[in-house]
Amino acid sequence: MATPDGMLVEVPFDGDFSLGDTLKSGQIFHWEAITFGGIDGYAGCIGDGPPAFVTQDASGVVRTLAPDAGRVGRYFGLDHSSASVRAAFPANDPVLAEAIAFCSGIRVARQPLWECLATFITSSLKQVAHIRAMSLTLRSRFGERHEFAGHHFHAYPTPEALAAAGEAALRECGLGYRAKSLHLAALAVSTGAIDLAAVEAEPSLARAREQLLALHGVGDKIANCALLFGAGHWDAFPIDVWIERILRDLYRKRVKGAKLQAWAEKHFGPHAGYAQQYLFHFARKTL
DNA sequence: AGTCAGGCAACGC
DNA sequence: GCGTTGCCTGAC
Repeated sequence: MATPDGMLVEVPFDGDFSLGDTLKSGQIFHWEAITFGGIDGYAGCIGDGPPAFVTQDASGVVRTLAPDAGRVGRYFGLDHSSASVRAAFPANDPVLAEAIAFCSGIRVARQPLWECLATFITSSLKQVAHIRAMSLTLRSRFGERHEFAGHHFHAYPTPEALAAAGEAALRECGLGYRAKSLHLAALAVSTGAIDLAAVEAEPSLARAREQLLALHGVGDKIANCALLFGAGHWDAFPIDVWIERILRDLYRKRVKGAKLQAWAEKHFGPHAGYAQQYLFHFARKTL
């Protein structure tokens, strides 16, 4: 199946963007590297929609198949400029400046909240490769199936599908003790015990986080990840072991827990979560 | 074989 | 409050 270049349309953006770094930055786990019509790129489902194919050439130009330019741009956060993101960062922060220089092309993507929350519930005490494996297994067993370029792709399973599957079937996807949390979350969403649309519409970070914390298996870290990557809360600052290392070793912070969280949110400001993404990638590659 | 990994909840003090 | 412990699994 040949892919004439004419089928590809450009996805415009302002500032820096690295598709590869963004897909490897620990926020999206299910995209696959494929070759389509002789062009190397990545493909994956965007929310409940069909898979999209995205490619970035050596000069940085991003292309996708018509008519996907709009939804691809929104998904990868290409509809805001990287300069506007950084304008809200602290002025005198050499560590952050170095992290940005190291991986300036990372964007915070916009995933659907349920998919994002569920994926991070399964992420507890797991490495990226494991999180990816669990996501792909859950998708292939319980998610809607699509075909593209001779490959199969699966949307993330709906809360209803995971609630109906039962905890034991989720455990068989390699989730271990996380199966209980994921199943309870699927039940809570599908029965309306928690309203994710309301969480998404809640402008207050603290109030949105409070709603997510009511779920079993969701603590500060996972709640902040879900809000940052799945609800546009750029003020959410997830602290995992890598960020804790950076704050301790490079920022010389000696406090932990809620105190550290409060310091970080104040220091990094309204786009703290975006700063966290640069720092996280920087820490993982260099510490 | 043992350790460890991008947490959380339940418990003890 | 604050520190400990158990929890499933796969990779080294």
